[in-house]
Amino acid sequence: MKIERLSAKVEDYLETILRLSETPRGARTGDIAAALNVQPSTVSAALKSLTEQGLLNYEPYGVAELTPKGRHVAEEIAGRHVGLLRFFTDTLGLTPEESEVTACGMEHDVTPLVLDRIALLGEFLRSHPELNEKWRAVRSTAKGERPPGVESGLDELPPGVRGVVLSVDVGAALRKRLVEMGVTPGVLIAVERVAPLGDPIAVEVRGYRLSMRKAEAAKIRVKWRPGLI
Amino acid sequence: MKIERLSAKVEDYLETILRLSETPRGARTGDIAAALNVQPSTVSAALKSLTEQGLLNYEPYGVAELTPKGRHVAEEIAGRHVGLLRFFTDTLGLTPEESEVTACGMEHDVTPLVLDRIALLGEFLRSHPELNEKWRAVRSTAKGERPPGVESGLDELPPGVRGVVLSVDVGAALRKRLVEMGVTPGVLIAVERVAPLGDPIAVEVRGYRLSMRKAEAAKIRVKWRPGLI
DNA sequence: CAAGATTATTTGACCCTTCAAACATTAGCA
DNA sequence: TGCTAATGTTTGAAGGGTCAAATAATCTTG
Repeated sequence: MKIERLSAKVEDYLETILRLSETPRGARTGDIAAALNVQPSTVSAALKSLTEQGLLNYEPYGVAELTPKGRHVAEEIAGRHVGLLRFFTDTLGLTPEESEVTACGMEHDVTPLVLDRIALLGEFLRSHPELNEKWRAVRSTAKGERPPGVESGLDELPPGVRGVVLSVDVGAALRKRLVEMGVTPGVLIAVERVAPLGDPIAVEVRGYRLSMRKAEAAKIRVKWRPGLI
Repeated sequence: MKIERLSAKVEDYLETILRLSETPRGARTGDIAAALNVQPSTVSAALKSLTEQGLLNYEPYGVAELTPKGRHVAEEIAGRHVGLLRFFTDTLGLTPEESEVTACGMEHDVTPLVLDRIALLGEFLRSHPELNEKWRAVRSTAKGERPPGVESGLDELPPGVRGVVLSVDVGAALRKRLVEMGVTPGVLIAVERVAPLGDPIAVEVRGYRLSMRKAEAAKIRVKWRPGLI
């Protein structure tokens, strides 16, 4: 059974229809529309298209039923949804609501391998009760979101702490050297050590090591979290 | 600075422009097109639209530069990207390639809270060297993807193992009871114990407990992973 | 059973994203 | 400097997804 890549919207329809199929009412236009927050007319169009793609058996004014192929696809999507959901609630300790909305958004792009690894991580954690307890304590202390990272010049990044490069605002010569080393926005960077008088600074990035003057480092904006190695 | 929700595509353009802005060439139409795998004409249109939205300073045949607002948004997106990337590579131990493509897809939907929690989890793991080593061993043993889960009737789900409900194909009466308990596709379910003669079976779902006959349980399809509690 | 209420579909329109092809500008080289 | 190659824009068209309004089918109830 060949399955070409479906759009996120189509996946949403399929998933919703699978869920509603199991209710006594079955999957009806109005209910699908309500579930997906669209107008019934939109659902009519989608149902027609899905039927043409061989994913659905549907005739106007009827009840939508998945074909074997459609059901197979829908179950695969539901599996991604549940995998993420389980990770968010059980492993990350997020609320069902937060978990649900995020899973709905991310389920269309998560790959089987990622899904498998996050499941494995959850299992790993739960199979070490003492550690799992510790983790539960840590994450419940964090409660909501921790304060956002600090932004500063690279010269103010404490040695050993990893930060993310935000921007590089240095002269052409140094810039060229930095770009060759891969120092571009979004890259992780760390200060290895600072010379006694604070100049020069030894920096580590992508496995490369380079040193620069404090004044130069100050021009590189980084974001980092205090207390975090 | 009010920021309305942007489409995934717009976010992609902004992120790409931010990245290219830091190169010597700057962000040019052709380079953006190449990075996003679209035609230059598409980029022209996008650049115009972005400029109208006040996210970009761009005039035809020029170089795209983010406005302060645009840069702020782009950095936020890049932050999500990096956060996910770090989780996939450092915590899940996936390859840079796999991590990159998945991060690109998921970065548009990940919430700040989820991002923060996965960062916290990574930090937690790394702050317990002995556990972290163990976890690295586990995940490298898993290598690629583990074999997919097994599908079976609920009656064949080993006690204590949690499975995902795929479908419920029982009579109206039991079905009503099940639906009231929340036994619908996608829900986690477990068999608590099996009576000596295998009938009835005690089942746990969503904190509820219920018992059913083996024949009924056989009609509930579930997916689960052998050896996993 | 028939009339009104409910539920669905069709139609025509719009926005977003994309492309190919025709056209315009800029850059590089002679 | 001026011509060609490279690069970028405009235009017209298409597909996906959406809506509001008009229309049609189905259901409910007296």
